Amino acid sequence: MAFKRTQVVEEDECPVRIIHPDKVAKAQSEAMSEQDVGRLVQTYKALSDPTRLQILLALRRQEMCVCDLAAFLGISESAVSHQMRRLRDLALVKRRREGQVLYYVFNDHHIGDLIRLSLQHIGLKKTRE
Amino acid sequence: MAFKRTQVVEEDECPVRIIHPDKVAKAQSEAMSEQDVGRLVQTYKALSDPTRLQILLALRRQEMCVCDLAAFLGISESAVSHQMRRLRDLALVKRRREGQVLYYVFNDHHIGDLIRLSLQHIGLKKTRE
DNA sequence: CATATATATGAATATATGTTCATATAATGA
DNA sequence: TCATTATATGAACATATATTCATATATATG
Repeated sequence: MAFKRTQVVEEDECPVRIIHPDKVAKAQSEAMSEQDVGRLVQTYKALSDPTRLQILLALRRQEMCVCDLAAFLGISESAVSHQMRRLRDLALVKRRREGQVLYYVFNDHHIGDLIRLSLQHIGLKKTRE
Repeated sequence: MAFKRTQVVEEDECPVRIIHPDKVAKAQSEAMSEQDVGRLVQTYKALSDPTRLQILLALRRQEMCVCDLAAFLGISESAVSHQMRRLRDLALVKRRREGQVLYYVFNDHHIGDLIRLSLQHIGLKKTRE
């Protein structure tokens, strides 16, 4: 039986062909841990919702409380609060209490950098500034 | 009737309080267009799925075809193909045909920068390299 | 202490999205 | 041209997730 270029990895599993075993091996050897991939994914997920992204964009400029953000976005304070909890869990924002009001502020400077770079990507921002 | 610090924006809409009208106004005046927010969100969404992220991480190193990626990730080629279409629509990857095989390559250098910065963010990469 | 205000949270619901399955298209080789 | 291989795509299904509603907590004020 002559060599076939196409190979099957496991006998009775779903038939995954490997045209370039070397490339697959290289990709696997250089792959990040599942945990690290997960951490990265969480970071991007935080930014991949219009509500959260607008919140973060606004907090880049000034600290705001929940009801300010709700008014700005035109959604309920509950919805904002749910999102702030998530952003807080991801350590992207922190809050400061002043009486009854909780002011949220941008926490991680990396996220600011990330957003700035992304704005460049879609052509909304100069490389300086 | 004395001034109340809390205001209601619209009469019979959901009662959105504005504690700091100045902050809300500032946020609104500096806000990005809905369209631009959408573009940014799409970019982050592309990166916020483990499958797509791992594909992009792998393509940073070498070009790979659909079945290589399927073998690498352990999912069906169909699933990969669906994701490649999405990445292609977002102009994050491009492909090169060689006979029957389509090799996908990293397209946009901004995305590479973005990923690199994100790796720094979660502490997986030095500032150099 | 009672009331009002600002925020938080659990449950429910509606929508978005990733994968699989079946099938279609595109290129190669006999 | 027929069969094979690589990739693409539409529909269906399962899961994730964002919002709302109702309610709870926390701080301030009278």
